[in-house]
Amino acid sequence: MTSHNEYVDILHKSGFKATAQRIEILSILSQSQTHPTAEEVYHEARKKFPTISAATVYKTIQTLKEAGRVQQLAFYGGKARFEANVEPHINLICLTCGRIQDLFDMRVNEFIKQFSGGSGFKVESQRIDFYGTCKQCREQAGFQ
Amino acid sequence: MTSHNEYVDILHKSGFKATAQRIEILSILSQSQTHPTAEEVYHEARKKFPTISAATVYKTIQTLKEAGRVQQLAFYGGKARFEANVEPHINLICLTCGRIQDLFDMRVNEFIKQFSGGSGFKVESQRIDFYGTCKQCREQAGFQ
DNA sequence: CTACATGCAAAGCATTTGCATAGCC
DNA sequence: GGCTATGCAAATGCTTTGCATGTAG
Repeated sequence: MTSHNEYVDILHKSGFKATAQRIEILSILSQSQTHPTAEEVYHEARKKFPTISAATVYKTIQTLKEAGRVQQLAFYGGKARFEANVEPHINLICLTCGRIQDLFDMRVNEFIKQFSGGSGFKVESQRIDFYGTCKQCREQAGFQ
Repeated sequence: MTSHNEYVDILHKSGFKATAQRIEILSILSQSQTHPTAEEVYHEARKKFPTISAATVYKTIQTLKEAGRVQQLAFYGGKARFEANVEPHINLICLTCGRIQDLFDMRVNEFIKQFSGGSGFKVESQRIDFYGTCKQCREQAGFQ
C-alpha cells in the first residue's frame, strides 16, 4: 500500500524533511509507469502545486536518487528519465511508439547473480534496456 | 585486423564519404576501451587534426550511430559516452574509480534470446549496465 | 528557533544548427 | 564539377546554482 504516510517515512528515514512538494514528487514517480522526464514530473506536480518550480523538481529528484529511492535513466535524446522502481527488471523500449515498459522476471535476478563476484566485480545495481518493437506495434504492422 | 582501409570500407558501405576526420574518429572509437565522451574523442582527434571542430565530432558520431557502427550510452552526469563495440555485452561500471569495462560472455546472448519474442517484444539491440565495485578497487579496499 | 527547503532568475554545459568554405568521388 | 563534409560561431535546451524567503521539526 502506497500512502501519504509511507512517503513521509521514506523521506524521514533518508534524513530529509517531508515537505508537501517532496511527497507529491515521490508519489508521482512511485505511481507512474511511464518513466517520466523531469519536465513531465514538473507538469504533473503543478496540478497540485501551481507555484512549484522546476528547480525544486530537479533538487528533489537529486535527493531521492542519492537516497537510492529513484533511478535515473539517460536515453538517446538528452532528456533524463526517472523511475521509483529500484528492483531488478528490464526496460523494454519500443523504437516505434517510444513507450518504455518494465519487465519483471525471476530470470533477471538469476542472470545478475551469475556475474556478481565471479569476475571479481561486485554488482550493486544495474540497468538493463532492450530496444526493439513492442507487441502492439508489431501487431499493427502485421508482424513485418 | 583494423586498418585504414577497413574504416574507409565501413564508411563507404554506409553511404558516407570517407574523409580523413571521419576515419580518425572511427579509429579512435574502435581502438578505445574507455567508452569516451564526445569531448574526449574531440581532444584525441585534435592531436592529428588540430583544426577539427567539436561540431564535426558530434556530426560524425551521429552519422556512425545511424549506420549502427557506434552505440551511445547515456550515463549519470549528463555526458553521453560512445563505443564501437556493438556486440552484446555487459558494461561493468565501477562506482569507485569510474572505469567502464566491457564483459563479453555467452550467457549474455542466451539471456537476451530468452526474452526475444516470448513476451511479444522483439529485441533488436540492448544495453546492460552493472554498477558496483571492480576487482582492483575491492582489493585496494581490502574487500570491505 | 534554527536549519533546511522552496522558488525565482540567471548561469552552465553538452549538443545542435546555419552557413560559407573546402574536399571527396 | 557537383554534392556532401568541415569548421566556425551562435543558438538551443536540459539542468544546476545563488540567494532571499518560507517552513518543517
